[in-house]
Amino acid sequence: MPTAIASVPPVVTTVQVVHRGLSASPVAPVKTQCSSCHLRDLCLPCGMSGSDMDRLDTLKFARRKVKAGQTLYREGDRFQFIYAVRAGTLKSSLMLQDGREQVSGFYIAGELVGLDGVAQGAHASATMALEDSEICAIPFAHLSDLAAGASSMQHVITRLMSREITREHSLMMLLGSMNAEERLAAFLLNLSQRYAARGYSDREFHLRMSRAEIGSYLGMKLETVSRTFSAFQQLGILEVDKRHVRIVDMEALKHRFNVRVH
Amino acid sequence: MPTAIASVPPVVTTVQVVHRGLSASPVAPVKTQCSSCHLRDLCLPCGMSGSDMDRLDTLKFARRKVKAGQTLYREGDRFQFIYAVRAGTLKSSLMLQDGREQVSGFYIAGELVGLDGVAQGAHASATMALEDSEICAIPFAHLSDLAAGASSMQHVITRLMSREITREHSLMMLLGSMNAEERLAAFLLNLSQRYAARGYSDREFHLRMSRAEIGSYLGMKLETVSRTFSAFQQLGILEVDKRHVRIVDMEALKHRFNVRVH
DNA sequence: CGAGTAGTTGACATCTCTCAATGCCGGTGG
DNA sequence: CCACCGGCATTGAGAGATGTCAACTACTCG
Repeated sequence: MPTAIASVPPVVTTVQVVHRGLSASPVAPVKTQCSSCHLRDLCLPCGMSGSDMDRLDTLKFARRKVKAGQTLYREGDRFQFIYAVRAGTLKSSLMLQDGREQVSGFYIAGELVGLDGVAQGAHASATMALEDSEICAIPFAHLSDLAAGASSMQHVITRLMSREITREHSLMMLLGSMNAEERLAAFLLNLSQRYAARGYSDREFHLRMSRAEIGSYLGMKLETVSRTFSAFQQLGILEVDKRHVRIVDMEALKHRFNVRVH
Repeated sequence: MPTAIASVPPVVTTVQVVHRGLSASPVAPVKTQCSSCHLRDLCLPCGMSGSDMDRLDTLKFARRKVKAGQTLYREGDRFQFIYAVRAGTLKSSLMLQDGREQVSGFYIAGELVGLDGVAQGAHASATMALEDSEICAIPFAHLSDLAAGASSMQHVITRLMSREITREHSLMMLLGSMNAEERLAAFLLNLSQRYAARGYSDREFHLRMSRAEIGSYLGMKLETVSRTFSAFQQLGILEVDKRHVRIVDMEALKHRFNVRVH
């Protein structure tokens, strides 16, 4: 529940500060560098060479905990950081004048948020934690500077942005030409794959977002989301209990998504 | 009408080759460099410093004519170029297995197409000319190399990609939470602004795309597009004659777009 | 001149939305 | 400890918007 609505300004410190108490330890320094992060193959460093990785390790950035309901940034906030999710779940959304909200994405561990701010120097969307989460706030200017000296590293950044573009492509496809069942199937299959890539079950998971948020993301009302969940359960494709979902018949789910039933 | 369905492989030549017949001219060389292009303030060089512009002028790229219905690239084609529209109109689209098409964008003079290919090294969408057009095929690898030496120039590229992300954000908003009238109003206002930025009338223009293509882009059927045009005409907001559109009441159109009527 | 394409319009079907009632759960305070 | 409240989810009934199918016109191209 979003109790704390206030936007929390990023605390710009180095990782050393976060681990102040241990800095005098005689053994290896506390590892909060990208190269030793367990998410390195999914996150920012994905696809980087060893030398790029070394470069990246010189980058100082803050780790932050974000409580459920807290915002990372809002529409119009100055763009300074991109955020890597270490743990938890976040959502990004856009607002229309009249208050209608459109969720533009959900982000889990190893994914990057905030790239939309580059164009205008200000964020075009708002991002909020759906559960207690932890993020790395990476100063984009520093990252750019680093990349300026290594074209291969620059390429990684470019690819990250392009990936965001293709991600949105799929969502447009979904919003533009699918019915409710196809939308929900696409959503669940996408989540399933992302969990699988992180070593979690691809068949059973806990949704961190409400029916209303799923609906906003998929361009339908919460009641329609709920009904579609029920329909899938009726058909023996899913077992649903509130936010807990088990995919019983993966093939059938994929079939819903791929083929125009009607 | 898309008669020529065959994909035309990019002709990789330098601008000199294109103007072969004039290369011996004693006067100034034929200007096909970005710095002297009449679209420079809208297109790739937008926001570049003088020195970046000089750099950019060393880039060799081909100009190509594309006939109506010809494709520039298709889904899955190897990513080599980004394309700057010099004249005419293009559309990009995605395909679902069952043949459903989702138009993901329309592009006019000064706009860039093809950035979606960076992530995978292959294009995620297909792009086709809606009328006889002319484009610059810019080798992305060369452009990256150029930018590697100048961080300000790198920043321009990054910004272009981010702009594409925010563009798609708006489309998602549209597809996810607007009704037919709001969608068409948003579409026309967007076109109007883009024409205005190019020195054309913002009130009267000729649509280069069919009702079906507009519908696909906006996530509705062609009949609904047609009916919505008629409705706007009834209301005295537009005058429509096939593809010729005149905006009679700009304020009313903006009102449709901004406010939830219902 | 005939065929084909694009656009408009009507009648009807269908899907999703809207509104409303209900149940469930967790947190809070008497 | 339990009653109450608020938020979330489910479900039903009916309304409304958009999709579907079909007919007709206008225009273009051989």
